Amino acid sequence: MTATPARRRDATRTRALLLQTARRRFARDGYSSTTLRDIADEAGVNVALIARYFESKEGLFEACLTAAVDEIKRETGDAQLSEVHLIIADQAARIGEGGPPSQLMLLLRSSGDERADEIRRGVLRNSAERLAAAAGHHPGDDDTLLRAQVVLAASLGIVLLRSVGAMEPLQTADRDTLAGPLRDLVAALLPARDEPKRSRGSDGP
Amino acid sequence: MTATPARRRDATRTRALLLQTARRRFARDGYSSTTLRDIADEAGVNVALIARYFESKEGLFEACLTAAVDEIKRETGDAQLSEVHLIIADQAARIGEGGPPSQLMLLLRSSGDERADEIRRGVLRNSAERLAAAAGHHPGDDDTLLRAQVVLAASLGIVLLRSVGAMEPLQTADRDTLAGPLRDLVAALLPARDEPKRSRGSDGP
Amino acid sequence: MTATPARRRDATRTRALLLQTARRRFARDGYSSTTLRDIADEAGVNVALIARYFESKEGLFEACLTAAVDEIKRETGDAQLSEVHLIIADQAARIGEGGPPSQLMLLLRSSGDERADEIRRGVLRNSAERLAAAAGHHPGDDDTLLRAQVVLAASLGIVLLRSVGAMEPLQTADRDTLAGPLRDLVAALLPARDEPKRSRGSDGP
Amino acid sequence: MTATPARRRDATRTRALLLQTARRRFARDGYSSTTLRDIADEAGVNVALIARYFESKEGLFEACLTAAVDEIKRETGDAQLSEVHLIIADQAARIGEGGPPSQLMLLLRSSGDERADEIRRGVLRNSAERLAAAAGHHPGDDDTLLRAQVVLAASLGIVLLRSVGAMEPLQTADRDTLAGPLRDLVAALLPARDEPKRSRGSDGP
DNA sequence: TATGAATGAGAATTCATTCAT
DNA sequence: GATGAATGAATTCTCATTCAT
Repeated sequence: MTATPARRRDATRTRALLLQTARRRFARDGYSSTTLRDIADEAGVNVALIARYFESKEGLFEACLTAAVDEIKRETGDAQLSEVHLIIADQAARIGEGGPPSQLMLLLRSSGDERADEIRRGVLRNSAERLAAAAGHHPGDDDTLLRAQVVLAASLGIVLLRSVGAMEPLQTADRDTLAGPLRDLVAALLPARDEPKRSRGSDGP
Repeated sequence: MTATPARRRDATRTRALLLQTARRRFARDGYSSTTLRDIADEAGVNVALIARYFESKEGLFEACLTAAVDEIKRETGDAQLSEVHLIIADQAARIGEGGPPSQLMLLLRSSGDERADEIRRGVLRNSAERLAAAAGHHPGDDDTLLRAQVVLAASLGIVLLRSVGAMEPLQTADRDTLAGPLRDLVAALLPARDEPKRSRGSDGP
Repeated sequence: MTATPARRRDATRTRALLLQTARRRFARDGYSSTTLRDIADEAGVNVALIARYFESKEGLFEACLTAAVDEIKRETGDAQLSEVHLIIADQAARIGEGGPPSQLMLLLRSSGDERADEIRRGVLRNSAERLAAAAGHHPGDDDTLLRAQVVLAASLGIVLLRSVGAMEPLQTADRDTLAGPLRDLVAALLPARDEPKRSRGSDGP
Repeated sequence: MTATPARRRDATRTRALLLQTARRRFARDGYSSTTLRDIADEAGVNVALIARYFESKEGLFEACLTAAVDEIKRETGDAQLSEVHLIIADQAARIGEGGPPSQLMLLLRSSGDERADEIRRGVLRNSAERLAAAAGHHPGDDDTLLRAQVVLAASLGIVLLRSVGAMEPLQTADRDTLAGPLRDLVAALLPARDEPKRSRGSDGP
C-alpha cells in the first residue's frame, strides 16, 4: 500500500481483483456455469494466473466462499434480535439490476467440492445458531433453533427470488418496504426473550 | 402383448423414465452440473434417446419444468389460506436423505434457456398471486402481494436449506414439527381475510 | 405393373422411390452431407428400409451411381460428333432452380467407397473414349483422346458451375444459348474426322 | 531466441500449419468428409487449437477459402488473354499423384456456411469477369461473358477430373501437353480483341 | 510476475445401423 | 413388407489445466 502509482505486476492486487470478479460471477451464474476464462477476461488478466493464485477452480471457489463468509460475519457480528429484520432487508435490497449479487447466494451454490460444501454448511449452521442465541436459545431448545432456521431460510429465499428476477413488487422493493413484512416475520417466529413465547406481535421499543 | 412382464421397447415408458430421472438430477445438481450421460446411464438407456424424445438438453429441461409445474398445480390447486402452512410443511417434509429432491428446486434452477426461464418466472409469479388471492388480495394492494411473495420465498428457502443438508433440526423435522413455525409465519404475514388488515402487531408509536 | 390401384407395401415401388430420392439428394448435396434420414423422410418411408433394400449407405450410393450411369448411357448412346455440343447443352440446361440436379453431378461426388469410386472412374473414362471415337480416335492417338477428355471436363465444369449457382448469364442460359459456345468448343478441340485436324471452325453439315 | 532450431510454441507457425493442412484436406475430400481431428492429427497439433485460431470448422473453412482466393489472385493478377491457356495448364499440371490438390477445388466445395459460399461465388464471378475483360468484354455484351464463363468452367472441369484421378492421358499430361488443347479452346471461345468478334472459327493458318 | 501456447478430458449432438414387433 | 425403438460410434466444441517463455 505504498504510494506507487502506475503499478503493474502487483501480486496481491491481481489476486484481489480475481477474487472479487470470481465472487460476482459465481454468485450470479453459479459454479458450473462460470468459466475461468470468463473470470480472467473480466478481471483483465491471464487465465493461468488463477492456477497460480488459487490452485484450481475449486480452490478459487473456496476462497470466494471464505471471503463471503468473513464479510457476512463482519456485517452481522453483533446483531440484536430487534434489528435482524433490518439486516435481512438490507441484504435483500442490495440485489438489483445493476448491483452486485448478494454474497448470500454463494452459500446456496454447490461446487461439488466437498471441502467447500462443508464450509458452506458450517456457515449456514452457525448463522442460524447466532440468530437463535439472540432469541434466547438455550441448549436443548430445539423449537427456537428450528424457528431461527426458518427465519434464515426465509432470508435466503427472498434473496434467491430477487436474484431470479421478474417478481414484482418483491423484485424492486426497497429496504424500508421489505422491513415491514420481515419485522412481522421475525417477530412471529422469534419472540423477544423476556416476553412470553406465544405473544407474537408486540416487538416494542 | 402379454400382461407386460419384462417389457422392453416401450417408447412412452422410456420417455417417462428419462423424464423422471432428469427431474431428479436437475433438481438435485442443477442444470449445468448434470450431464445427459448421467441421466441416460441412471435411466439405463442410451444417451441418443434423449435427443430422440426431447430434442436437446434444453428441451429436456423444459419438459422437466413443465412436468413439475403441472404437479405443483395439481397438488396446490384449491388451497385455502388456513392450510397453506400445511402444504408448505408437506412439501418440505418430503425432502429427506434418500427421497427425491423437491420439484420446487427446479423453479430455482436456471438453464440459461430463455424459454424455460420464462416458464419458471411465470410459475413463481402465479404461485404468489394465488397465495395473495387466498389472503384477500385485491388489485392495487401491493402490500399483500409482497407479503405473499415473502411467504413463497420462505417456503422455497426451507426447501432449499433442507436440500443443502446438514442443518438440524430443520433437516429432519417432520411435517407436524414444521407446521408450527409455518403457521405462525403465514399468520403473521397473511392474516385471515375477515380480520382487520392493519392489526398486525403494533408497528410503532 | 398390374392394374392394382391403391397399393401399399409394394417392395419394388418403395425401392424405386428411395432410389430416386437418393439420387436427387446425393447429386445436390454430396455424399457425406446427405443423411439417410433425410432421404427416407423425403421419400416418406422408414429409414430401416434403406438397409433392407440397399444394405448400407454406400450400397445406396452405388445403386444411385449405377442408375445414373445407365441413364447417361441410354441418352448419349449413339451420339454423333456433330451433336455432341447439343447433348452437353441439354444436360447443362436441365439444371435450374426447381429442376432435378443433373446426374452428371453424381459422377463428381466421392463417397469414399472404393467400389463406387471405381464405377465412377470407369464411366468417366468410357465417356471420354466414346467421344474420342466419334472424333475418329484410333489406338495410340493420345492427342485426340486428351482433347476428348478436355471436352468432357468442360461439360462437367459447366454443369458444376450451374449447380453452384449465381453466375450469370451462365446460370440461366437456355439450351440454345449454351449451344453456341459449346459448338465452337467442340469444333476447336475435336475437328470432324474427314477434315484436316487444324482446320477448326466449319462444323457445317 | 536461437536461430530457430527445433522451435515449438510458435503461434503463427502453428496457425499456418493448420491452415495449410486444412486447405489440402478440404480441397481433396470436401468439407463434410473432412474431420477436424483429421486435420489436427495430420498437422501434429491438438484439435482444440483449431477452435483457438479459427473459432469453428466453418471459420477454418472460410480462412482456407480466403487464403486460396488470395493465392489465385496473386498468381493470375495481370494475365493477358494470350497466356490464359498457359495459366490454366499450369494450375492443372500441378495436380498429380503426390502433390497438393489445386486450390481451385476449394471453390467448388460447399460448406453449407452461407458466408463462405458467398465468398466462393464472388470469386468465381470475378474470375470470369476478368477473363471476359481481357477478351474485350464491355457492359451488356453477355455473349462474351458467357464464353468466358465457359472457359472458366472448362478449367475447373480439368482440375476436377485430374483430382478424381485415373483418366489417362489427362491425368499425367504435363503443362506443355495441356497447353495445346487449351490454347485452341481459349482461342475458339475468346478471340483476341483486335479481331472482328464474329470471325471465330477461321483463325487462319 | 505474467502471458500465451498447447493439451486432454469430457460435453452435447448427429447418424448409420441393428433389433423387435 | 414395414415401422419405430434403441444403440454405439463418431464429430464438433468447450474448458480446466499445464507448459514454455
